[in-house]
Amino acid sequence: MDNSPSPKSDSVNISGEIPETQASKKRKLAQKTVVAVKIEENENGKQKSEGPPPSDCWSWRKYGQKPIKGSPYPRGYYRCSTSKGCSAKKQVERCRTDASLLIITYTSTHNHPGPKDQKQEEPKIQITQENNLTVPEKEDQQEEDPKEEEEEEEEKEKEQQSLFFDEDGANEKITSNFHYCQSPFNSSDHQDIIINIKHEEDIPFTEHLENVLFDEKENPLCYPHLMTFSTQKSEENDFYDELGELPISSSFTSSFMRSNFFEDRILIQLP
DNA sequence: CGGCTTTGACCAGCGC
DNA sequence: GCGCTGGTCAAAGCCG
Repeated sequence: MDNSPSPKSDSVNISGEIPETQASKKRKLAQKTVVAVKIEENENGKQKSEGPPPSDCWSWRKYGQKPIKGSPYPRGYYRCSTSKGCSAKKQVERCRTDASLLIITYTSTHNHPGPKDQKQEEPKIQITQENNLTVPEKEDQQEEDPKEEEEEEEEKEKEQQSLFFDEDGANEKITSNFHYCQSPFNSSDHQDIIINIKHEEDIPFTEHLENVLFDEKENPLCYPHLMTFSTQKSEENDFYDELGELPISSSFTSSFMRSNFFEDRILIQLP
């Protein structure tokens, strides 16, 4: 394959990053950037994400796909194929409760200049942290399957305790250290971005947890807004069909959607 | 023919 | 210590 080290050695070091021996040796210390992308439907009414994920200006090669517990959608694992030595990776999965939402998690950084169209990589959005967040109330619970209502109660409890993106109970802690998107997207492919969060180790979770959602028209999105994207059942089924999904009941995604992910809003200053 | 995707297996972190 | 789960590898197949 590529010039990757011997299997499982994970000895690649990333410039300016946590050494991969620590950072990506599984789940704990990885520095991640999480981006939520609203994807458009194509003419067939299917979503682009059913194919390859939205292309940013990097080229990615898929090296794995795994069903994720708690999510009906598998997670795809991609690594940068723009440059051979590049250790940049991303994970792509769909939001269970909103099939039109892609959750893309970037890990590591590109150790090479970006490909063409570098202009498009210019961050179009400036994010500033604000402490005067408005926290939407939870009245907005989206319509959900009756089945999920059972889970919901349990999850409500869980989410009281769990941390943002506590996907698998790994207690990853997240701060509000937003930074620019590592791989901004071509807006022709998708409309909305964005959540941009850094995971860091051993930083206590605080009320500062903030999430950013806004659309191409510079309108900040908030949870209720997103929740109006009703889950397209037929698409979801299509997705199942194509992927051979397991009918897993989710704890992660619903928790993810209902809890912190969209619970807070952040004010965004646009240039 | 080269690059990419798919997919099963393997390994290691993490929680109980 | 054990089992579960996520992340990665690598062979095979597909496609342009």
